[in-house]
Amino acid sequence: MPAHLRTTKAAWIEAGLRALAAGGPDAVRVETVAAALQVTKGGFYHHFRDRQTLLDAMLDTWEETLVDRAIESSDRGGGDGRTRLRRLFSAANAGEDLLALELSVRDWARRNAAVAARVRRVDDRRLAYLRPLFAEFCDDPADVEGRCLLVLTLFVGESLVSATHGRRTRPAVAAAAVRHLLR
Amino acid sequence: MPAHLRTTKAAWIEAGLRALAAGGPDAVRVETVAAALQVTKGGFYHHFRDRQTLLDAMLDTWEETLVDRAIESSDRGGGDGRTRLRRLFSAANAGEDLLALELSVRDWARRNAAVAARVRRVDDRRLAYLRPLFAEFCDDPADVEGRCLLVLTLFVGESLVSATHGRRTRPAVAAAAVRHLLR
DNA sequence: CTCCTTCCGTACGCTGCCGTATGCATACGG
DNA sequence: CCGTATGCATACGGCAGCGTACGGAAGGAG
Repeated sequence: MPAHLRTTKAAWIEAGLRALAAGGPDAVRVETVAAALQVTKGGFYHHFRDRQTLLDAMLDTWEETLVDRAIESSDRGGGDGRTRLRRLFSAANAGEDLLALELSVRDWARRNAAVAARVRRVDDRRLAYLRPLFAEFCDDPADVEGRCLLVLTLFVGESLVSATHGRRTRPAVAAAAVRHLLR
Repeated sequence: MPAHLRTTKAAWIEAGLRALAAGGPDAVRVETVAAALQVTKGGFYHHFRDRQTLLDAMLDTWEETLVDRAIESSDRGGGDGRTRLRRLFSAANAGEDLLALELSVRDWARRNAAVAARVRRVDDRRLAYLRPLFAEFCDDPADVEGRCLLVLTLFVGESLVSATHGRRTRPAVAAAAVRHLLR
């Protein structure tokens, strides 16, 4: 019944997420997002009560949509723990923009308890996925947990650390790090 | 000769860094920082030409002051590579506010090339410190580089990852991760 | 075709922040 | 004890962004 054919609610959210990934939460301005959509903010308040409502909706779709994407693509094809983990790492590098978005959300979470709660849920789900994979070839449960933490921090930290490695390339160093984790 | 006894330039920078750590670069507003100092912005423009000059000065003191602090405290007391690395990790947890500041700076660096260049210098210095320590007990140079990257990402990523670990505490899991890196 | 829902454009008042100008207070140097 | 430099308060104009109001356009439903 609706005639959502001009600028849908989803389009506002998507554009908001792009702005968030590019400039952080403070860059998500109603008028700026509208400009990115080639539109004025006139219709915005038909979809959202205020700016905060947009931010919440953005986080909703982020948490629901993007969390298990990597996990699913890692499970596709089966195999043992090590091969699934390797697939996970190669899939991680694929999502360029998704990574920028994730970093923005995580930085946001440092200052906002509601965002932090969402990130915690995401991390817990990822951890629950990783744990049995490492447990396949690693007997000490404490070591499993430590390796899982290293995986998560490597994922979010790699693009935050900008050291140079001489003649080695960064992907090569990251691959060496993964090899160490799978030993 | 100066009568700098009311609010020194260093005090403005310090308060600015606190604001940066707490709310990111967008939270460093001249009038807000002034309020935190129990002062209006009247005297601000005696010290700094504009807001950008304050931001630059903040980054200068950050890069100069806080970079090698951990390294120095790690070297103090001597010992072999493993013991220095262990000291490094225990010292890392000490600087609570410094870590928040560092995370804010790193997030800032994602969007600002000048800040990114500073972070790169910092990372390179840390890496140059780490490399020989791992090389002491680790023969493969590629593995050394990979472990160094894991150290850096663990440091910046640990407080960004908020997963829960069942009955295990986070410090315990971090310790297990470190054990894995020193193996 | 007509109506009605949905969305867009525009204008408005408000707030927060920047950078400037100007006079005042206060602490030191002579 | 006085003069001067330094820092502070206050006021101002300007800009960006929020939320509101209202009129208009455009597509689907009948």
